[in-house]
Amino acid sequence: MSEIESRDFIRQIIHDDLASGKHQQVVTRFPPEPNGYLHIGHVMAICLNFGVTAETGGRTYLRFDDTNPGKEKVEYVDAIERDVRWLGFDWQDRLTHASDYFGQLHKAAVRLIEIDKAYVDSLSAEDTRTYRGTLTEAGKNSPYRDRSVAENLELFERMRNGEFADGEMMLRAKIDMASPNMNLRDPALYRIRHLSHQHTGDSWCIYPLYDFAHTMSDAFEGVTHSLCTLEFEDHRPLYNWFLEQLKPEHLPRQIEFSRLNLAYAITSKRKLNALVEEGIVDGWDDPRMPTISGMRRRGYPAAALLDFVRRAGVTKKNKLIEMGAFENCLRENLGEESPRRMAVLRPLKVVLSNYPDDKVEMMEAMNHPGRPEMGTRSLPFSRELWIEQDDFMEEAPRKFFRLKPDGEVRLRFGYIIRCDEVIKNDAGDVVELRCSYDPDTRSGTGRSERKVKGTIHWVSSAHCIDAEVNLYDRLFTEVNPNKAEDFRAVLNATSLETVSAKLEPSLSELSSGEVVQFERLGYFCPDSETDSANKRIFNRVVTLRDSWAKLEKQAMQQQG
RNA sequence: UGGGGCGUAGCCAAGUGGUAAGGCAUCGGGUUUUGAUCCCGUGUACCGCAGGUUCGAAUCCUGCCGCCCCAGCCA
Repeated sequence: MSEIESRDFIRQIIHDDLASGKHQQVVTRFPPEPNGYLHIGHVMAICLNFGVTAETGGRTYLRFDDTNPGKEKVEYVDAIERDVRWLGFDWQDRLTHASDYFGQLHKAAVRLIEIDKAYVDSLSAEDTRTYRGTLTEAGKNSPYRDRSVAENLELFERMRNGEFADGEMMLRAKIDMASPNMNLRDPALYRIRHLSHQHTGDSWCIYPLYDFAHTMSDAFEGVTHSLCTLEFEDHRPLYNWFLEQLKPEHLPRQIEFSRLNLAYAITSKRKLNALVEEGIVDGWDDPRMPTISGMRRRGYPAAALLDFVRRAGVTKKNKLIEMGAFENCLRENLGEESPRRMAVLRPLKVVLSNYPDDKVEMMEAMNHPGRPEMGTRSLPFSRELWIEQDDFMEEAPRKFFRLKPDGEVRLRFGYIIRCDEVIKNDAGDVVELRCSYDPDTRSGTGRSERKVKGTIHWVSSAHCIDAEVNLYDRLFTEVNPNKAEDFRAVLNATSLETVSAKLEPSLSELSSGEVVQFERLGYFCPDSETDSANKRIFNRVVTLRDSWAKLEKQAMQQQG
């Protein structure tokens, strides 16, 4: 199978490099900046980097790209490690930081000065910008560009010693201010930041910038294939320039692939951070967030995420993947793995007028219709029950085969009941149904061949437990909120609805981290943050596919 | 109007000169005590457009169009 399966273009390159003997072993790295939490887009990068080495017997580094102390925090470092591990990847002893190489990076920078390929500039930030030119006009050389090597060496040393204020000096590569590629117009290599760093403390007051630090870190670690996203494509000439000038022992190759965008979701750390900071969501791990920690709390299985990115593929085309594709992976995984349970989200009282007041029967229920080895459990059945409000309609359309006045329906794992009377309150709302049950139709007895079209779920009001259930929906109303002028304007006002539900008794024992299917409703799990023994709080992971809802929607649209 | 990318069905995606895989979605149908699952079946994709090379092109060449990225001492 895997021999027939086609490789994506990156795996093809790697395969060729191994086959040709260019490399004996593949080395990759996943290099997040610890300035936020990882999201669904990162899952793809993680799977790719760790995946190609797992497949070929190579090694992968988890390297924190921590070159900007102003934005990075240990909180993020910890979250990133937790998330990568949760996805199932193991970096073993290869946990590194760009900051581990600050010493070597400094030496490399000195080397660049020595070969006259870098200089200390004294231009202000503003002047640097004007000197850079525009997309269509060449930039011009800084007046400090021709300082002597000796002077540059001395100035750089003084930068390092903290003799200058932030922004007063910077080290720049000496390339070409007229290059059509902006990245080659004497990019900054080192800037002054009198800031303590989350990993190196106060050892440094000068910090290298991304292009320089990243390229050389790749080289230092012997990375063979440096996989990154498309926006770094025109950084590649600079990446290669560093390698040509400094001639490290190992020469990594940068290859770019496109980001994975999910419909109705945002994948920008800046915007995700704004959602958190502005209190629009509960935190980075809010179950509505497309962050790995949010998805974990929501109840998404790691295996489903992995499956999703695998199906999405690795290419260079910008993609915006439909929610449905993602939900399909979730349902496929959960449908197979999750035990079934009974729960009523919006309870409607049902009284079985011909059922003895004090009688309680135990009904045997399968834990998984497709997997008998998962066993059964007993559900208490009694005179007063809760059913779903949606499962009753006073004026039902033809194809509605749930409960309606004088209609019959099967109670899952129970009896067939008939609706005899509808009781309403003063406002006219249906508050109770008086029904009668058919004793010959008890589930599993086969005493009656009678069949009814519909089957609905229920719980016994005397035995069920109360719970709060969070029903989540997409956070945004636009397919691509990344494009919106202001993402705050396209927030879905009803992305969270909390209901008071009734659960079958066995659910009092469900432990955190377990996902079950509430029959006919969807997949649910205890919320890892707020659920407690005293008060059960569940999250809805994803609904079941619902062809009835689809029919209703179509009918609505036809009516206008 | 500088540079770098990308363009195969609604969304992903194979295909690397020999006459368009697959997945998701859609739409039919079957099974079903979850309107779930499962099982069958279902797509004229003018392979962005226009020329050209070739016996033959999604694949090669030329021109055009559309979309994305780049002017942080962010990554």
